[in-house]
Amino acid sequence: MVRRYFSSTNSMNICIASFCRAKELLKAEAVLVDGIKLGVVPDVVTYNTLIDAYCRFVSLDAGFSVMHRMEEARIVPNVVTYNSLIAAATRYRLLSQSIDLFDEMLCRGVSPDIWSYNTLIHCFFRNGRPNEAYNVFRNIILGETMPDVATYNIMINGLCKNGYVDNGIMMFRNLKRHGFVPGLDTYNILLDGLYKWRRWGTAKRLLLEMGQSGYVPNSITYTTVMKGCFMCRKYEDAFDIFNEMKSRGYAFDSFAYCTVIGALLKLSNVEDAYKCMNHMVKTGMELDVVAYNTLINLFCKSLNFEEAYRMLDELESQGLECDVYTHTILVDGLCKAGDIKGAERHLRKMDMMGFFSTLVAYNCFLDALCKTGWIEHALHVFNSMKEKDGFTYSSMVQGLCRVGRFRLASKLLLKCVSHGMPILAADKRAILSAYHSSGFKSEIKAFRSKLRVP
DNA sequence: GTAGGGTTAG
Repeated sequence: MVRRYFSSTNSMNICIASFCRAKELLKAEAVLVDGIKLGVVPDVVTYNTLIDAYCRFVSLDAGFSVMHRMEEARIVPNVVTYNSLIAAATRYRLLSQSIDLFDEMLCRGVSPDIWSYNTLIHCFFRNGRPNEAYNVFRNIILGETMPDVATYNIMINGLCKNGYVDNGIMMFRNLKRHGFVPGLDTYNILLDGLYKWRRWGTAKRLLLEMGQSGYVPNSITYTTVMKGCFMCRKYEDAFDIFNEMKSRGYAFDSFAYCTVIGALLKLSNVEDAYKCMNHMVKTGMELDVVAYNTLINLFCKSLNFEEAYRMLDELESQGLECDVYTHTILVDGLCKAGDIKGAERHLRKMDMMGFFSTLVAYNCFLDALCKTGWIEHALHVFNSMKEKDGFTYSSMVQGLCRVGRFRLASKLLLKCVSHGMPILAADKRAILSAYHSSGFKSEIKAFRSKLRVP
């Protein structure tokens, strides 16, 4: 039992906040109970602290129930209360909840502040709605609330993540005109955006500029650049950064380990990935869901399902919850191990869980069906998929070509192009060589010309 | 109390 003696609400709030930061919610609640017994009255800050912690570590609903308790105690929610809830809804990708909360805040006469607007902008970007995000930004610029550095960071990040990387660069260049100097965090955000869109040259120039401005890279910069190098297949550079980070005394954290293990697995270098994992485990660092996912992927890739499932148990016994990555890794693992039925059972389970998207898991499954030659089953799955991307079409096209159904394959490929999705040169080649070997010369010509004019 | 680095598929 936690027992503390408070002279004021303020000291009780400080104590609750420190337990909340340590994810010790039960202890935080015990402090509140003790405080009330001693006659210390909780205020809006007390409840806001708890709401934020419950949203972060338990669920949005848990946050709502604290808000309910707060109102029962006749304490009126303020802008911070709503900002925490809107941010949580955004983290859980619940767009309509975020918007409803924003409206509710306005209806109750709580004026949004710049934090509210920033959160709303982030919410729209995160849900793939850049136009609405931009509208909120424009209204800030035209209105009375002043944007702050976070507004620009969120804008640059959102623009880059939604494919408007040039607008992101432009906004970065315009920062000074708005009276802001880009900080290290702004550089990190833009760097990440540039690497995601393979803008290697611009990223390199930006890094140089960052150094000239006197900024010393932090561990976020290092991890970002390392990931960028892996993406651009500059493996030597990536491992140089890995070593530089160590030699300069940067603590290697979970982010860095996951980046390196993930990259090694993509290179099929399971042996070094294991070495890396052993280092990571030796440091005794606390593993989160992403770290567990990375290790589960490592075990799946080496077909050690016993260990993979043991990790899964460990994850849950730590009070963590599997996410869409965990399940997708398992589905892909089962597919690659030839257990198609097992993968399908797992997919059905995923469908029941209500994830934001199961596209990647379905793509893995579809690809396995095609490679196994179960083309009818694959077509059935393909047609039933509501969401498709370039990966989906590619697997299907290759699968159809393999069994000689190149007319349907070329139809699908053209559809893919007309939807603006990227296609692989290998898919084109598969169709052309299939036409070639069957002697359909005129069809080759028609296919080529259609590809040129989408 | 907002944002920024790590994990999945062809």
